[in-house]
Amino acid sequence: MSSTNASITNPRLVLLELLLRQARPLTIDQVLKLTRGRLAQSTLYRVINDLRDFGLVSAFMNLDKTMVIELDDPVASHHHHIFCRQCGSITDIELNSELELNLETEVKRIESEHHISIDSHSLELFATCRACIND
Amino acid sequence: MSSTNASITNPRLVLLELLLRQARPLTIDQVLKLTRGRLAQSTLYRVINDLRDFGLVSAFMNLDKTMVIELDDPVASHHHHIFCRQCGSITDIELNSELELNLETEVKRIESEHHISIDSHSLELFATCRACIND
DNA sequence: GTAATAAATGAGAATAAGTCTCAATTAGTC
DNA sequence: GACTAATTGAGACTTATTCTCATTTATTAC
Repeated sequence: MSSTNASITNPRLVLLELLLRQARPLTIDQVLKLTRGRLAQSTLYRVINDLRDFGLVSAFMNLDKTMVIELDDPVASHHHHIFCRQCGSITDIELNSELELNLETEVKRIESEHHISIDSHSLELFATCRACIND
Repeated sequence: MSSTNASITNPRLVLLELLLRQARPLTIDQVLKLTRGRLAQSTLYRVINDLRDFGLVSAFMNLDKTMVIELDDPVASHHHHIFCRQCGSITDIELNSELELNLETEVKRIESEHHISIDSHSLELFATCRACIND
């Protein structure tokens, strides 16, 4: 996975195609259900790690501490997530670009104030989503 | 724990005193070590949940997906966390107040745009901390 | 202070997400 | 097609957190 050459294999294609088709963050359970037995669970976790190393997929935690993955599209802009506390749905959001810039400037200030090297940031919003409000 | 009355018990006092004394986020392991057997592990988790329900403690995830807790001081201002990817240390930070205000305004905009009800937000910075840079 | 009773504790069993192992399969190269 | 390295799949394993339940403690009423 590092110095040697990576192969284009079925499990990797299956996962990439699914993520491309769904175009939204998916949980492990969702991936397993949507691929209906075509991926062994251990393979899924391994393939996720491989694709993360390749920079094709990114992963983060759900509210229940389980893994959520999505395509790491280098063209799409930096974004964040809203988590619904009730139904667990996850929504992608973008901050307005001015705020995102100000955030990055502030991160740089914090970097020099604390003499650390910050390589990424993530804003998480916790909410009750539209569907759950109407219940 | 909800409609009935809560008691002031030793484990609850032990944990609150520790958090007050340390004044920094602590992992489960750190709490267990620092309290040296005075809290059963199962009691610790239960007491954490109780104190969260009481609004005295807040909890979040470490990089290794384990629980981190800290005092939820209603007087102290809203803050965020820096996680060191190498050593796992966690540092509290505050955004400059203008940015924090702008962030809250943007959150309100997102709220109305998506017709959802956002109840909290959290910014996480991932970094290499001062100590780890010098290694 | 003591009795009654509701709440909380402690020890260990149970759960489950994610990781690891290793023999079998597959992709890429010659 | 044969060779070699990479990958897969099945299931065992790990471990943070939750659960259970008998025992203990805190609180309230007297």
